[in-house]
Amino acid sequence: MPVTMSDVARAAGVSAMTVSNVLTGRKRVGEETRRRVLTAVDELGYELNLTARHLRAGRTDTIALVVPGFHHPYFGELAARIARRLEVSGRHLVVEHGGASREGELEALSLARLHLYDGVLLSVVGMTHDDVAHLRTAVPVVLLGEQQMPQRYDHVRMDNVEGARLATAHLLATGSRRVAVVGGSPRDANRGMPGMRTLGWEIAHRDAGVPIDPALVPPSGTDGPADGREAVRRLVREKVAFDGVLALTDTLATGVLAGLAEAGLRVPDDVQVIGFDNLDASEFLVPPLSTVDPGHDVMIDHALRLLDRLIERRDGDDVTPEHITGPVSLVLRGTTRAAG
Amino acid sequence: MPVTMSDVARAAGVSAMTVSNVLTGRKRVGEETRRRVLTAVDELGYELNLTARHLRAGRTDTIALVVPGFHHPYFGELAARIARRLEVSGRHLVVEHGGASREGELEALSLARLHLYDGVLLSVVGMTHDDVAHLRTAVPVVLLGEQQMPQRYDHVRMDNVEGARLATAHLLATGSRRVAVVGGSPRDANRGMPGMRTLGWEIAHRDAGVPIDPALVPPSGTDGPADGREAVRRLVREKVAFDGVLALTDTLATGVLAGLAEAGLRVPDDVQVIGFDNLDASEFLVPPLSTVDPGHDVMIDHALRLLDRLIERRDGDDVTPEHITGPVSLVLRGTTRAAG
DNA sequence: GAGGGGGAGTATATCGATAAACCCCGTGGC
DNA sequence: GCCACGGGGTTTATCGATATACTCCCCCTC
Repeated sequence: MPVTMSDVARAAGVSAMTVSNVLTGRKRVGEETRRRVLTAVDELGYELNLTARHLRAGRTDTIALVVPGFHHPYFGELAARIARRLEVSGRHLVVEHGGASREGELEALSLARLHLYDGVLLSVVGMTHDDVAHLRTAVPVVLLGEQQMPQRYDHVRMDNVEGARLATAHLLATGSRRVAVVGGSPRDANRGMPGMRTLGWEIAHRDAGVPIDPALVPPSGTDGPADGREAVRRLVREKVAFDGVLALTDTLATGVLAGLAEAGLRVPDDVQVIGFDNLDASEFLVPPLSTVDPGHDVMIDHALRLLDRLIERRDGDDVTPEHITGPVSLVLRGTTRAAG
Repeated sequence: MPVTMSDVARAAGVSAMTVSNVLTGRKRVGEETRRRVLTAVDELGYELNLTARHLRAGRTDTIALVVPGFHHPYFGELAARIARRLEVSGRHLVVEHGGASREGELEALSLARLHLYDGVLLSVVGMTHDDVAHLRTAVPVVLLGEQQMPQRYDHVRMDNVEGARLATAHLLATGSRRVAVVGGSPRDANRGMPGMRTLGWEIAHRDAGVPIDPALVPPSGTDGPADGREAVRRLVREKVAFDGVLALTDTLATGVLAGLAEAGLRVPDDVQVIGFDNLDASEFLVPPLSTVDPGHDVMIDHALRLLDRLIERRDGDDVTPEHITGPVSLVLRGTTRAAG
């Protein structure tokens, strides 16, 4: 039922190939013919079938970003930046979700989906080393995110340890002595994002010669603001003294600020707070959130360079995977005191 | 170079069709053969080519949500909900961006992309009636969003006028007399989201017998919190008296709260504030934001029902488009005073 | 006048999976 | 002893666009 290229060809009295040539501009076509074809396209309401083109041509000019969930503002902002970057090379970004299924593995179907794209930026947040190890695919893939992952993939991440260290060091330098880590988990020190950021927190303490109290790492989820608020409530309830908070994400920090307000604690006078990710909205919290900027643009530059390298690889070439850690920087606003 | 179904077939000593049957489970296959095929699949690392399947079968079991930009948290949250809903029917959601190009039209290529999906939920925010009118496509499309759009499409939206009316009525009922509209635009009263919500604001005033001052609708963008903050700064700078704010989105409201804090105005004592959209984060602002809940789940139910109706339509069937307005409700939190 | 070049267009094979039709052989009914 | 039946496979055509090789034909050059 849908109009195909041959239908257009027939209507214009030419061959399908000529229609294709007119539409893609790959070969010269006579002006008169060209006009006839375009008229036919218009009259029949012809729409190119990208699926067929993809099957034949092998490329889609589309890159996928696979995120753990659509609702994380962090990934929305990342996606927006990537999309802008891709546009200049005439390519398109789509966002897919569901790296890990409920069984914790990439299901077969989800894996096959990757073939729909020229390349894939795979956020490995929430996946384990094994999840990704099983992911054998011919599709160009660059990993984004913090977990420890198989060496054979290109992998771009931000400097989590350094970011958390910088942030914590600033809290300590501006007078905090008991800095809680919200979202932290001392267990998986070199695996996930929480582990790495918690590590940075520890290092800052060691550097400053300030002792660490395990009670300052309340058990907590890392999903949304509710987890941050709950962590603060718990600290207050259990009467753990604290005068600073390193929130492992800005999303958690949002909840932390809510929790502190609820408890009647003033920010930054009673408690300093610093987040991580520098979300768009963070600047507009009350008070404006101090945070760690993840240096998205640098990460994206690297990730796309590595991806293009894979996409353009000829069959012989053997590229050795790169593992890149991008720089982070401190953004100081109203939830921390000025350095003395 | 990639492994195809025929490669697997050869390795397993069967026909390609049998491999297909094993993998899809569409036809009975002998246990012994089945095992041989699966072994071959494993050994060769075969991955199904969904593009080819799509071309042949005509379906992808994939729905696209087209959003105006990836970074709006509103759409992230919407997408997450839609994705969850689709999963139960074994389908997949991808998020695409870029309805309107910089020329303000859907370009041909972008249009062709729609064919990659079984159906499309198209957010028309930021598009004009004409943009969509030119969009002639055979792909099942349901429109989401506020603008006035061609009748021939199914269209689901929330009750913007009523939401804004409810919100404003509450501000007036709790003592505010000069309610500013941030993000509002009195001009396009029945076109875009800002127009409709501004209309609701007007109606509430009329109902309450409170006069309207055009100075209370400061010129403003609606993109991000910065616009909200700027609007407040402007009101303060130009010494427009106000004791309430209807922010047309929660994102704007975030900026409004920042602007009020900056100006030393207390919320809700000096100024009451109410937003629109009920974002996840809004509950955690300081003070927690009162807002209008857009009733996502109801909208999604309708949208998917309409979309499925189009997808399953046989060639003869002629379905008349539906235009649905979902209910909204007030969520009262800390930025407004309790009703007297 | 023969040969060469190149612009314009066509015919055919192909990308990989699958629907539909068909084939083969053992079994059971009458 | 013949036929219908059906489980388990295979063969072939097809989805729509496009790379490749090829055909014409006109014009220029030596």
